[in-house]
Amino acid sequence: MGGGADKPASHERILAAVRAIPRGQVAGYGEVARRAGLPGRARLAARVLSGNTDPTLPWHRVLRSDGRIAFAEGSSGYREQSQRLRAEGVKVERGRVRMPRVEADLDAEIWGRR
DNA sequence: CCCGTGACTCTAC
DNA sequence: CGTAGAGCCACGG
Repeated sequence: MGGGADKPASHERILAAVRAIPRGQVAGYGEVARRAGLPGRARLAARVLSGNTDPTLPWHRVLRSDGRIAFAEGSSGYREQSQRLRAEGVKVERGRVRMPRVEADLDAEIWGRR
């Protein structure tokens, strides 16, 4: 058996990771890929989203690592994403969203933030 | 097989 | 906080 085609599986995992993002929250491409079990495949995540056809997929919750929208400012995708995010209560300023770094979260976990 | 392109990321300045 | 350069992965020509 050998199957071969493991690419579709990766795509599915990426999509699952995106669907797993709670409403009102956001995640980076790299973060999504990592959650999908595909570390270092941030670009793959972006490619999957670019080719996604599922209208129920919360693709708008996926941003760059910096919290910046991946689309070019002024483009339709950029506007749609920012609008969708705002509709969920996410604050989008200057095409960017407050992206809490995992590192900071770990710091809080270790040092005990309050 | 080489090259260009892209909804990316990290480091350095 | 901003830009610039190099790295990386997947794909089509």
